[in-house]
Amino acid sequence: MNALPAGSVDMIFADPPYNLQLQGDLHRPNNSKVDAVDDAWDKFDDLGAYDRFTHEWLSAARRVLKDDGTIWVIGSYHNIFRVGSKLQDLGFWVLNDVIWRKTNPMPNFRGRRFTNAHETMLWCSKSKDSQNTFNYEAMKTLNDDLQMRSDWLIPICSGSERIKGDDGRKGHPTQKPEALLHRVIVAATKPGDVVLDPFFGSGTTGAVAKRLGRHWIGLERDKGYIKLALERIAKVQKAETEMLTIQAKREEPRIPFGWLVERGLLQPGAVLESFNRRWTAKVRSDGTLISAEHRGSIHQVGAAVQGAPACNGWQFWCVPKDGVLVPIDHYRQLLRAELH
Amino acid sequence: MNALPAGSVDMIFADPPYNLQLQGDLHRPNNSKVDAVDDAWDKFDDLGAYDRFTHEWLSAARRVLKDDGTIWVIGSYHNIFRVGSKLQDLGFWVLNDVIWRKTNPMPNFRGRRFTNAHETMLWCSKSKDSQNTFNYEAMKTLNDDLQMRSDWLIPICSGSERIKGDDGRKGHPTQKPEALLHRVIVAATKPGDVVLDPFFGSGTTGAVAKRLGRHWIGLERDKGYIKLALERIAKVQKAETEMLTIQAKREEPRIPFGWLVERGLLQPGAVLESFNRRWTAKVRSDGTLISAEHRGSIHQVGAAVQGAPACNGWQFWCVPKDGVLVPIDHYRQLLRAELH
DNA sequence: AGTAATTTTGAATCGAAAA
DNA sequence: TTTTTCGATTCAAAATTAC
Repeated sequence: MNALPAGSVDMIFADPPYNLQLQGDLHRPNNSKVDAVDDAWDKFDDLGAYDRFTHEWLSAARRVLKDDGTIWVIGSYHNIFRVGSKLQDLGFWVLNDVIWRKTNPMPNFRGRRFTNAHETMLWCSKSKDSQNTFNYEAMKTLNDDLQMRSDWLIPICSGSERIKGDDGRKGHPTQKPEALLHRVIVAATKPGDVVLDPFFGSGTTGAVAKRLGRHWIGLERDKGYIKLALERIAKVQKAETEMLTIQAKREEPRIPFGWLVERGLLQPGAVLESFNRRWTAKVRSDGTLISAEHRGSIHQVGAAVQGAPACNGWQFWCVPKDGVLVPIDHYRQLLRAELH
Repeated sequence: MNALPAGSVDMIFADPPYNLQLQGDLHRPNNSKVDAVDDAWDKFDDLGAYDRFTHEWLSAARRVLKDDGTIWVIGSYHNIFRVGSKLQDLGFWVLNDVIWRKTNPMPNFRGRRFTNAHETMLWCSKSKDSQNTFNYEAMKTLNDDLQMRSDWLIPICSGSERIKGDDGRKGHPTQKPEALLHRVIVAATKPGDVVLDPFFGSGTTGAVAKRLGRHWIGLERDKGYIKLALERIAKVQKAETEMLTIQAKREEPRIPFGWLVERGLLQPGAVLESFNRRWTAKVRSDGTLISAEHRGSIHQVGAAVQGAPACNGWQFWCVPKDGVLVPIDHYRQLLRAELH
């Protein structure tokens, strides 16, 4: 980080080692062994060593961050209090602590504590008086026209999104879900901004930044991780510029359409067709649509192209799939089931 | 706190000043003024002063806490990182960080941040190796037979629960909901335990502790708050004792397997089958099992035949009876009932 | 080939009593 | 104080195998 020019970065997303301090092995009730995070990079001699490490990288981060930039740091109860205190000590100003609530956390197999079902993110500006970016309207749109809260419900990264190594096993032990980074980046940056991730790992930050038309810088010392990340990001397509500019307001159903984009069920720039194939529209990153002549919510654009007073966009718009049209409501139901 | 005997308290619930550092007045969009927390007790000169205050009261708390007791501290992003770091520095061992998600938080009127919709609680034991109370089954029952997670959805305190002062205005600016304390106390204490709240305020901890049959100690320096709290607690009725006792499975008296043979519930030489019918073993007169290749306790042989690191023999081994497999745990329960 | 059942897995600080 | 034994304990979702 010290090789980068001072004040050159708009946003930092950092996922530092958590210093888990695991003791012995842990087995599930069915006797299978939990594949724990026991990598060398998560080992520190004691709290003091972790504090020094935190001080060093946060100081370096502060230097490269623009005065009006913001920093996000994610962690668990093992490390987040050390990080939070150090951020305050260095003069950062906490804007929010945001809770990532996991839909599918690992259970507590021994029944000795509450299921550890969340992680904490700290969002800070460089000082109390700096002017940070916050795309309030985009967040509100993404949350069914209600203010976005400080607790976010998002599944852990699994399935096809999880990067595999050459051996077919998980490529990185702590890969974060793209939906999480999507919301972070849409909330706190503008297209063209520079996003820095000093603990790049599997490159989730770079992949999402690229898709959303933000520049990215990733720092990583493990060559294996670098290779995986670069291959991954090479496959990502940047969404069209128009899809990335943010629009505001409007009514939407209980599952906001934007969530489908955020969760990767639909990509920014994806083309939707009306059920009768007469009209098409493209999906933008904030969950609005844009057609030849109109832009707005799925309902508004659906109504506008028909010249109708109203329209249920969930039934009107479809995804062309293998020659068949699948109503976007189908995806809403998938997500609704998932979020239960 | 220093007047209390050392090691005399089973649980501490602490709701210290948050050091909110509010700047000017805040108005809602309709121009009404938000009734902020601007009391003298929430004013500190700087972070250093807040840290010294935190160090002092946490040190005192540590002294009065039993070695196997636990402490809960609630806070927001303004202070929780200072508190969490200090807890760790003093040797406390974090068991969970629990998120209180508010169903009805105050909106962010300026639209500059995410709605601050949660507060954080830290639950710590006195050291890594201490044995704290956790009523796992009670929590699981309370959560529809799923493990209780670290994020709790509970409304803020309002309506008739909110204590009013003599002037009819709110009696205490940061009164916590009784539902929150209910879950904390049921989770981490037993009936008859002593609960200490060093920042008693409106006395929520005392009220809930009394109803749940726990003893309580409240420390408060504001005489107005003391008066309100005592009046409030006087109205509370302790629930019936039978409603408060919880019999956890792991606290039931132990029944050696040999007793089943001794009492004639199983005959020496009886053949047991594993629940999946893959293995068999014979019962010996001393209460050990013998299989084709292994001999030892029900647990040891169960583990050995599976090649597993451990096994609960009570659930693994069954008695074939009329074509059905009856777990030997059934006979243990019969004997347990008989022994009363 | 399609559906149902089974197995696998995820940032985890995950015992206590008796000998 | 240390070692051995007892025996309690999991949820959601994807991947794999069985039917």
